[in-house]
Amino acid sequence: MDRAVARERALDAAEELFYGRGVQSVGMDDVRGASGVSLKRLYQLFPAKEQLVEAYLERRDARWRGRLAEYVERHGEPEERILAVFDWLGEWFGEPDFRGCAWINAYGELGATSARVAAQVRAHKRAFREYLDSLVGAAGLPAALGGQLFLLAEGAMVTAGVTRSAGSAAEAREAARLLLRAG
Amino acid sequence: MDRAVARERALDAAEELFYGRGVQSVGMDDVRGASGVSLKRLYQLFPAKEQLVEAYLERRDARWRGRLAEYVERHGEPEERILAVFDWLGEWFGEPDFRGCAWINAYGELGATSARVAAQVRAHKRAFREYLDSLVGAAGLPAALGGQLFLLAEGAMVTAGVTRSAGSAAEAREAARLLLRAG
DNA sequence: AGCGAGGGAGAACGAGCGTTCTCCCTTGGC
DNA sequence: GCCAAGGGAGAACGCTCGTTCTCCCTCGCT
Repeated sequence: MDRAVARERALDAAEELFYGRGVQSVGMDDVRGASGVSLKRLYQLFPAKEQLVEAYLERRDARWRGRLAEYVERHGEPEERILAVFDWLGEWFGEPDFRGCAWINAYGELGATSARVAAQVRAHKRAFREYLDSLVGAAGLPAALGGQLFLLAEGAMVTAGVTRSAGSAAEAREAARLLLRAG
Repeated sequence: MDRAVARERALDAAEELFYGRGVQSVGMDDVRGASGVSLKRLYQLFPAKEQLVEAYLERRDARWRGRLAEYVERHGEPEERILAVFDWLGEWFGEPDFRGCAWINAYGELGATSARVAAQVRAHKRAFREYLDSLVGAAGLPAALGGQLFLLAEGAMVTAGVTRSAGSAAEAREAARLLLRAG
């Protein structure tokens, strides 16, 4: 098995396990079992578990933001694009393996002990925030709206994760719609 | 040392350690060292670590909601009371040992492995949500507003925790003010 | 065919930690 | 003063798990 293939398989398994059960309750041996990549190979690719965690968050960040942007691109009107963010959140929340925001969960688990993970969470949230800012700017709306939409989206993610329901996306969308008009 | 005193000291130490460093990175021996309550006594009071965690979250829940309600009570106008929630969040975020929402953090850390902790997080969030609903109802505002304010507050807590800044409370307050007028 | 590099399976090592146990001291009741 | 009960200090136990090591097999090259 090629090095690149082994890396992808390891990350696939790590993502499913870390996201589904939390980082700390998943052992490297679990990743080996789920990926078919031997421990020796795993440690060649990722010299320590923390680096596997970082790679997991990094790859997921790229995919998550990519999927969001792709969904938003399908809408033309600037204000529609903003509301599409919340529609996409609703679709995400409804996926069967949805277990909340991977970065918020990772922050709760490792934020106090791993400075690198904490930094990655901050980077992901900052990128999402800046993306919202860019949508707000493109719509010619006041800059303060970006932060407000961000808070609604974060609140919806947390709530959907804890309550295991998707309804918070629609609530957030409605609040966003009102703020678009009020601003 | 009296049983009740030992229990309070143990919970004081557990709260400071669990909240500050996360549950999993704090050992029972750390709690013993910080509280001065011997391991034997700790295990008499809390037969397992999970029960200490539950007691920590339970006591903190009562105090947190008590402090919030007390702050809100100081305001007379129904709409002022709603906005006071966000002012109080801002004060909380600014406290030197603030490290995000204890329940969101605990959920990220233990939600996938401890059903009892997960249930306690849901109960705490439900109680907060119902408190907001009651403020909205008392102000004669549409019921849908309660959920929107809840999402803003949750988003502010998460954001303040991750970015280690208190600004999100003011952003959420402003969004709430607009929603009060728009609704 | 022979050989050496790379890799797989899984044992082994070592640390951390939840939990229990041992030993000893204190103290309150007779 | 004596004894049983309770408690403190900390060692001990057992398990998990991150990380490394051993042993053996395979395979490409000469």
